[in-house]
Amino acid sequence: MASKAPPIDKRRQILDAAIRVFARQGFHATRVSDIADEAGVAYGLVYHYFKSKEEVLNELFSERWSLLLTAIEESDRQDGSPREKLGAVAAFIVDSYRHDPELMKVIIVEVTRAANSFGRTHLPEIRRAYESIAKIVAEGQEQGAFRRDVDPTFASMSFYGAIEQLLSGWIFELIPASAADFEQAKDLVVATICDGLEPR
Amino acid sequence: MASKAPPIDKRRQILDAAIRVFARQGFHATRVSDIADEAGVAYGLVYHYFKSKEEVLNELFSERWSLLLTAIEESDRQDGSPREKLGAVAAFIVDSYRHDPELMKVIIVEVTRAANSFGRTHLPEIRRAYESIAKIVAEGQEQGAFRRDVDPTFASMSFYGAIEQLLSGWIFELIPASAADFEQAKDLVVATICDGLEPR
DNA sequence: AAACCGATTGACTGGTCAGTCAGCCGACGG
DNA sequence: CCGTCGGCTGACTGACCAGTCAATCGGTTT
Repeated sequence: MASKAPPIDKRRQILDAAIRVFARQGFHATRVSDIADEAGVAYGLVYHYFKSKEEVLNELFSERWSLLLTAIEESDRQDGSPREKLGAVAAFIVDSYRHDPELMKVIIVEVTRAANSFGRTHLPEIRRAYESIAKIVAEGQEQGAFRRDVDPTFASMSFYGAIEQLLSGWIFELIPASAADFEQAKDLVVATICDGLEPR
Repeated sequence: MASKAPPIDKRRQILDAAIRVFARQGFHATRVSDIADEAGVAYGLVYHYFKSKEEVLNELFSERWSLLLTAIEESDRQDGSPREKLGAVAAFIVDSYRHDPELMKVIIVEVTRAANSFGRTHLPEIRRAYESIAKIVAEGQEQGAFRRDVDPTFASMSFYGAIEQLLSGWIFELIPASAADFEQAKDLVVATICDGLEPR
């Protein structure tokens, strides 16, 4: 018989509740009891599954970031122009936000852009993303698709920075966030970075 | 007689100490006593000059950000190409970092990129910067210097996002930060955004 | 039916700090 | 020489909350 199998996966339930609460209140302002309440679970159970509040956030981040890393490396492995590869990366990130804005908000606001606190812990993983993007740029330069006078690391930071800033704009309602805006954004970041603002 | 005039401006001393401590430990991890100790001042004096720990950070941010706002609007007022105007903005931000990396670290890490906590308070000021940059782009479009199919707000976010990401890279030692790198960065952000990565 | 065991519960504790406040000190004026 | 006034001091308190733990529950095994 399925001897274990708790009726619902409480661990998952806690993680999902944490996404909602972190997104709503921010990590520092959420008490562990808020997570437990939101999950409809006893306070102590959070500590049964996670060794600390911090570990809950770490788990959320790592789960999703590894998907991103895979996606970037995957795009690179396809055969397409460097520009198309960057497009695929942008599309993946934008779609991630579109699919689960709360989770992406938590990841960006609490980890990626909080390099002083949590970001510190995850700097190696974050760095890996920049490096994979830089690799795409470097390859583009080798095959002559990109100019060579821009350092790939530098280009990668600009590209990722631009996307993250857009997500932040959506998150904090600085710019409109309709389905059409998402689609347009994918093309526009790539166009901006590859073609530039000046007319060709 | 100069009946007031404390020998040294203790208020300033507290603010400067706060920059160092916030930069070193981050806002959340610094106790008010850390600031007082660093400033060589009694705990209570911090509350004599500021109504809360938060107000100290707010003051640091507003002081600096108003300079940035002025600088952006000032560049726009000059008569130069849109590209030169963007160059001036990039140069100002990079020089700000170069001149006082600790202060810029605090502002970016604790406010600008912490839109959930402190950023919230300052969102209007932050937004103003984006809008001023967008204005430069819009003017560039009107005079035909920039393509018209990219929304100015969007371009502004990308541009600012790219710069901020670079600063973050320096702050967290993801990319080298020598004097030469700073100079190069000013040109490269502008080149990337205006000309794009693809060869012309 | 008894022992077992992991999942679950929530009251409790220990430590941490932000912010308060009662009073000290030294300059200046009367 | 005394009063007073603002800058300044730092011990103290009240609130808050992460993390602990002893107890309970419900299903499985022997």
